[in-house]
Amino acid sequence: MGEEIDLFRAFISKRGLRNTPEREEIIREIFSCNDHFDVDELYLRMRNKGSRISKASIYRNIPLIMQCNLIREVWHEDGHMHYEPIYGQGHHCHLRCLKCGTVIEFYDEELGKVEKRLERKFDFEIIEHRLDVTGHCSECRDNRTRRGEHVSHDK
Amino acid sequence: MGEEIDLFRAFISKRGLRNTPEREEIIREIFSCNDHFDVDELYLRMRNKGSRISKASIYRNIPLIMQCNLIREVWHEDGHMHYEPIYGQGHHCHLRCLKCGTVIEFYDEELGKVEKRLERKFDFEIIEHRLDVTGHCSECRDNRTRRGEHVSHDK
DNA sequence: TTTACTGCAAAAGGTTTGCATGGGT
DNA sequence: ACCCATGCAAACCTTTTGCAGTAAA
Repeated sequence: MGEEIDLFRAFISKRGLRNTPEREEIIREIFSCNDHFDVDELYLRMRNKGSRISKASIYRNIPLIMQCNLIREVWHEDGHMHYEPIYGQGHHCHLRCLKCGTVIEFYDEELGKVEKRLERKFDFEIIEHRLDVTGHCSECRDNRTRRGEHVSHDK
Repeated sequence: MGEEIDLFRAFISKRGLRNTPEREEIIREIFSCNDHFDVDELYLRMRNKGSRISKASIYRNIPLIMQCNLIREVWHEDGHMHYEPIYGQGHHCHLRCLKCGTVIEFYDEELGKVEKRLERKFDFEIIEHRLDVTGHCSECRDNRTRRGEHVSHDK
């Protein structure tokens, strides 16, 4: 731990910016539980622990934390962006249940190969890939409550 | 063509809703060029052709068109959602250049296998997957203008 | 005739920004 | 001392909603 903070401090200094207690608090909170989050949730978590941080500061710092490769956007849902810590985690993707919201993280070896194939085929330098798989988890398939009613014109 | 309109009309009727000229206009415009779009762009395209559609109607209809499986959300960028027509198109994913915005569509056979593997492994019923790959296209790699400066703590 | 749909304008909700103050370097 | 970062509040922008009139069924 603490490692993320060191990286971020170095990143900030290299850019000629300033290391502040607020920046450290934010990083610390994000990596304290290491789970997906959104701005409002992070803000409340911090305030509940006595921090005097403002949402503006969180919004202003998120782009920096992303550029430092410590977090990334994962999906946009319910009208706002969701993020996840990525430092230290192996790369992974998500399986999300549309009924109950459960998130299953996975990594499939094949994806690396697909990526290499794409780089060659299109002469493209890949920075990141985001695979978001949605559907119904085993539990929700059983108590079929039907909510979305998808129509399919399959072929 | 026109086929999308028939499907949508049937879908609307089956739900006990009403087929209106506005709904037909929207579908027609979306499939007239068959490309990615966002609400504002679609609105302007329609108005420029003399339509008297309102943005509210577009916003109210998009969820229905998605449920009818004619379009889907592709990514959230610049503060708003982007969509693409999917009826008639084979399933595909995107390679997006972060510098110039170029979008390359592709499909890799392997992804179907990954999906099947996930369904088995997690007993999950997959409805859709969205693979969004970002990086630099060949052209932008050459005239290296450096804009994003990504830091990597690779291992 | 019933009631869903439309356009308009206002509201809502997430994110950004201007400003005065405070604090790294 | 310089000037970047912060908190606050206002502004901004996309999306949603209330309403009164219109038109499918």
